[in-house]
Amino acid sequence: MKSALPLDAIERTTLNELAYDRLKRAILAGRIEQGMTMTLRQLAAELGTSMMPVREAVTRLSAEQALQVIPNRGIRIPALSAAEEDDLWRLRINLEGEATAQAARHASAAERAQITTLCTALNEALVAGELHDLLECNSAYQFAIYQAAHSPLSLHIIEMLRMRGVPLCTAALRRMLAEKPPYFEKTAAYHEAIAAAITTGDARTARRIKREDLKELRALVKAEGART
Amino acid sequence: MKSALPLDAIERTTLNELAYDRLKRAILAGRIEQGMTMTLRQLAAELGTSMMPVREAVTRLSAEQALQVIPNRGIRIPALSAAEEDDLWRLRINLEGEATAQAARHASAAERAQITTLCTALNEALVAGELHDLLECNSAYQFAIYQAAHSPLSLHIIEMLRMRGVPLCTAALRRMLAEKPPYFEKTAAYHEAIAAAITTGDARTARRIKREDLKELRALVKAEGART
DNA sequence: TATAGTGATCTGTGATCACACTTGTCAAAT
DNA sequence: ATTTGACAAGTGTGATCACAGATCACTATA
Repeated sequence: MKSALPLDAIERTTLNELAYDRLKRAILAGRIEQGMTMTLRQLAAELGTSMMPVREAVTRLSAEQALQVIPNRGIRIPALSAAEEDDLWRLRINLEGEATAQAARHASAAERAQITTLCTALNEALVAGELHDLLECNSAYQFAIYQAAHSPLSLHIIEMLRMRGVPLCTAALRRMLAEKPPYFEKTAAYHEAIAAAITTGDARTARRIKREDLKELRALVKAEGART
Repeated sequence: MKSALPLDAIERTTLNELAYDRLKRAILAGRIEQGMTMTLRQLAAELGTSMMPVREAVTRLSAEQALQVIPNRGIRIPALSAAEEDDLWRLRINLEGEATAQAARHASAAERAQITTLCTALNEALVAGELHDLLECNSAYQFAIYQAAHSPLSLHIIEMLRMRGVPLCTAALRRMLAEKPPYFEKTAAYHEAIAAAITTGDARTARRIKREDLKELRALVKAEGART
């Protein structure tokens, strides 16, 4: 090696990974509803590739239990029993609360700044009232926090849990977006309080409010589910 | 539907799933060492199938971060940085401790009985001193506990974490098996204490001892790693 | 002797094809 | 009118092939 030119390394990625990212983003943005059914060929056509990359992407997602493949019948979002839903909420409250606390402890100055920025963007999307925008801003905000926790493993697990959790909420969220219940102002306040706690490094309150927020969301989604 | 014959439904499974199970078991039994490198074709030949099922199995395992695929170079167990190791241990202590506590709360009588049975089997394997047997018994014992926690999500996540954790320990464990340090008698006592706490339904001590056990293992593995 | 270049070989990736199985439609038989 | 049967369309699964990129031994150059 004589002298290195100041060239950025060229990024190499596979179609399979691109397909995975697209699908993951679609799930996290609530664009795939519970009960929708799709096929490998259809997804491949939509992405403009052959079946292979989609196949591997779907395999990965079904390993993470975000999708379910039913032989000869199609692909869909797995339905959860009541017990599984409870299980999911409990784990989310535990892990997301913990990660929020760790973010308060370990976030860098730049990360703190970005979190508050994304927080205001989220709260603006909250009043705008477009579901997918809202969920996308929410993802960006939340994952900025979990990124700041500097625990890549937690990040991965939380991502996995949220992929199962988002489809559970979309139906309820959509109805709530129309009715604008008091929860919406409350959750906006929570977001700001969490962002503030993270900037000041107050791990305990950051965790407490995060858990509070999730528990309230759980209660609302459960109530909505019971209404049908 | 006129009358049902008393026939069990025939079980259908895919090669891809079988390959996945085989690989997972091999990893959890410590049969795949850190640094070993394998290829899709080689695994396919070993399993007697084409590359396809192995490919999907490896895709799933790499989604769970148990394996790492390096383009054009092969498949191996991912190496962890020191920070990632710490992260892994912290999460394991949190989640496995919690699951042990839940097992103490929710285990059925049959599950409690099986746990004590597997506990004695494990401790016998501990004195026998064959590494893979030991790890296999350990897996059986631990997963019986996490199964008894009745939290399928936790079970899945813990499985994932252990697949990353076992290869970290095997090298250290092998050397310790030769030297038989005092930890071995201690951990046997821990196993029995945990099984006892689960049978009596004492969740707090079950969790406490489980965490203790994991922390000690962590310390030993770290010390071994530093020795090289 | 040390270094750069060359080609054979092997890797994962992606495309394409064959196939067993499920599902839905519709006509024939009860 | 209801049920049964067969047929067609569509599904995921698995095998096979083509290919770009990486690795490594080896040769020709300085």
